[in-house]
Amino acid sequence: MTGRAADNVVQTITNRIHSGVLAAGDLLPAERDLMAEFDISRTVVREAVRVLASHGLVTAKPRHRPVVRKAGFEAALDAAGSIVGNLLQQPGGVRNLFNTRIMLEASLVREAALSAKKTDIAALKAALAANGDAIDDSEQFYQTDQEFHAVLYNIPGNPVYPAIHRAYSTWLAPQWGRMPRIADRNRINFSAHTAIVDAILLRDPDAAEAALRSHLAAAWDQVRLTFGDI
Amino acid sequence: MTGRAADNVVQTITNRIHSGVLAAGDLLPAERDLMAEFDISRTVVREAVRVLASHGLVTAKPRHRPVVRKAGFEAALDAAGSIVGNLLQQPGGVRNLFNTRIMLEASLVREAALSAKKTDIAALKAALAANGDAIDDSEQFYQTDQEFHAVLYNIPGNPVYPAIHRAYSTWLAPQWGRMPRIADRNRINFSAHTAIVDAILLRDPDAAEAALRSHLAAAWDQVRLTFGDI
DNA sequence: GTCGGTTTTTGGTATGACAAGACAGCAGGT
DNA sequence: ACCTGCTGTCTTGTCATACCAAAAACCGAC
Repeated sequence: MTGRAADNVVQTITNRIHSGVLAAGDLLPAERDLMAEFDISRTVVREAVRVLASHGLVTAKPRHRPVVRKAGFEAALDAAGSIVGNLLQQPGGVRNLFNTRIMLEASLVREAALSAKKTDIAALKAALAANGDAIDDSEQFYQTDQEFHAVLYNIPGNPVYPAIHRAYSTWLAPQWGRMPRIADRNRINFSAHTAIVDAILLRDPDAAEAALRSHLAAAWDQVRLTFGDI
Repeated sequence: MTGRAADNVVQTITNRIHSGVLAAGDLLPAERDLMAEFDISRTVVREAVRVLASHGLVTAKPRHRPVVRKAGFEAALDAAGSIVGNLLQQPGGVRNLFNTRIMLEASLVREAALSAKKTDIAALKAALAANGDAIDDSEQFYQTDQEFHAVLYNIPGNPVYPAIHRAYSTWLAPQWGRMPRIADRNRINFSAHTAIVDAILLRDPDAAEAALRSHLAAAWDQVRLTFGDI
């Protein structure tokens, strides 16, 4: 049809993965088997595999058989990651991305304040407690900080959000990771987290959003202080 | 080094694009020229081009020279698109994605109610008027509906949002496009749009969010009615 | 200058070959 | 019998070459 022989192979294997014939973790058939099955040259087979990999359906490590990957929104965001990484290096890129994060998390805490279930509340409290215990260990604090925010992304029960959180963490890690981490800073962040949880417990979405925005705005100021205007 | 010759080429060309040596719209050198320049086989060249295309840095139509693409968040979302398309076909996929859209647009209308500028208000009114004029022309109504929502995504002035809107439109078009379009339905949607704008004009974020949620929830019910549970 | 056909270029595919990493099975030592 | 190290095979990564068909460039007739 469209001059692209590999597309058929990609389509077929994609279907095969979705229908479960090829399950996550399975190995793709060897290239020569595929060329026999589809009656195409190895050139096309390799191209098809390459496309499948770029679509996130398989992971192709050099010199290894491609492994079928569990489909998920994370894979989609992984694919976008390579471009986002470039965009972040142009002026305003980080700011724009971080602003979307602020807006999204503002929504999440509103949602949490309005409809967090008991288990969500428990998870929030647990994450907050872990975060508080780690104030004097900046490495640990960073970790629990991430996990605290992750709880927020989990509350709606929509798998897209955790994937987005992972993406944010990955994309913004270069900035975050290089920021100075001191106990004082941790204390401020912890109290911000506490304020957010308190507002959620009070079922007050406006207060929760305000606390969240102030928290992330402060974090952004820190980033700007560290890196200058970006 | 580690077995992937194409990576060097990808890296070099990527840099070349970012540094402006290759501007948007330019054609990539012919494959045979690239193999001469990098002293590699055509196999590797083609693989590199394929990777660049999957990264969204170039568009490679069959039988045409690859064209350098303007880097942007849209390209990033395009790259994710091929995977999202698959995810939408599994149970709950569309619902999950649509829910994120509801949440995001809820945020956007809150933001609009709180801080829309005069020009934003004017754009909203214009989009609304155009939408109202198209009630009896379902094709036109669909168009102006899209544009009305697009205005919301433009208000924050963050280029990420319009890109997301385009992505939503593309991804959800298969559902939307096959929905029955009748003037009555258009009328309901138009009055929902009006309610949203009214709330924004009143600077009432809660009302705006409520109106938006009710609007999109109704739209979702329509989708479910049309397609059954998905 | 425009049009239509012809030549050249260029991408898509096939084929065969070789290098090198990964892996399994075999042989030898303990 | 078990562990260890080697070797042969399998598999992927890369290269070189060739052919075809589509696109683009070219060129001559009008």
